Amino acid sequence: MRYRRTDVVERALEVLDRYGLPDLTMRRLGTELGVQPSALYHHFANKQTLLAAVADEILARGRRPLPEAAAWEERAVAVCAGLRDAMLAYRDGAEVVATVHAFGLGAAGPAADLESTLRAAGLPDGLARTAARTLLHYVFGHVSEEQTHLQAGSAGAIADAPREASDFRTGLALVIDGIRLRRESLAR
Amino acid sequence: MRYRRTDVVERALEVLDRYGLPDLTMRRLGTELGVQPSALYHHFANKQTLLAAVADEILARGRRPLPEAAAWEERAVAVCAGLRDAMLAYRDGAEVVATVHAFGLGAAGPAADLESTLRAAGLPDGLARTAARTLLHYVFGHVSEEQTHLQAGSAGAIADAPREASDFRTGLALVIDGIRLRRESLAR
DNA sequence: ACCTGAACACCGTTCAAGT
DNA sequence: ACCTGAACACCGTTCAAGT
Repeated sequence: MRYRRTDVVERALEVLDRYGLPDLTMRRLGTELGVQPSALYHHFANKQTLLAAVADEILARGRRPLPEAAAWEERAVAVCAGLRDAMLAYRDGAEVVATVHAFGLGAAGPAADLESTLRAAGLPDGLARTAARTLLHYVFGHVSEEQTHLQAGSAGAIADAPREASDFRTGLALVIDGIRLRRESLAR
Repeated sequence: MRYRRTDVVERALEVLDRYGLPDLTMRRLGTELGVQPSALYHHFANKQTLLAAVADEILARGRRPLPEAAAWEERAVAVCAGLRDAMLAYRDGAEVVATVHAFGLGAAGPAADLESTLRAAGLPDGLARTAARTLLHYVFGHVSEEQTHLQAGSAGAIADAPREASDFRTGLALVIDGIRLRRESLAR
């Protein structure tokens, strides 16, 4: 069997979702594809690069159109909620996306969307960047914790899911409110 | 040579600070102590437990008294800034503390301090918990990114250090402002 | 272009046995 | 109580060679 880069990413996503990030190893993925682990290095320079492609695919599959003619708050919330949904759709998705973003190897879409949304809302560039990063840190942190809890799989975790989702909105609103306050004090 | 648990933690901290988290392995630490890796399992059930002790020690060494008779905003900022300083004091400190906290194995002090500060400020329990988590997610995310950037060691990173510190305050103020707004709207 | 086979330099953890 | 020695079951990555 001969594969292309996209075939490898697709299979990596399956392994991730079925067995989790600790089991997504180059050797395991090779076995899954019926290929030597070394063969993967024809498609990717190293494991980090592969993970970056996996993170970008998770985000691409979760991509939804942003509300066009909406208030900046609504757009920012939509980006964050969309990011959350995309990450929750795959086992360990939050950890994969957050790690890849931290290493600067990919998953840059949401950051760019947030920053441009905040600049369009009239925030000066430096503040738009800081505020966008603050939102992202919140989303990555909250959703990673939420997903770990969900995947612990206790009956309690499943019962708590709606409260987690509502907690996500609450914390998000806190940060958005802080941004709005700063924006209004600048406009005056 | 015979060691106690605290000796092992101390040496682990040295290895962490000199060589970084990827080189803090059970085998490496054993070599550093002049002991077989298996000997470490007499002191710690596994590597995660050892890392939890390391994280708690990082926080203990960075501990400073909180401003007693101060506004809740000032206390919350002091907790967050103190946490940042403690994590920045050791190589890869942010990653260690954030990981241990995420796994629920330790590093619980700052979360407890923030939550009690916010409850004392009159926030209802649920909101105090959510707001404390939001602050923590921000601090862990920001400082991890800041430390990675600093440790990349480029001339640019060092020149950017003061701006990073000021960015930390800016983002932190955003979240605090959001909490204050929610608190005031509840008091009315 | 894509893969094999073999090797290199590692991991965390367990466990019987020693002092 | 604390440690040794050996083993088990893995890792990521490189590289010459094959088709």
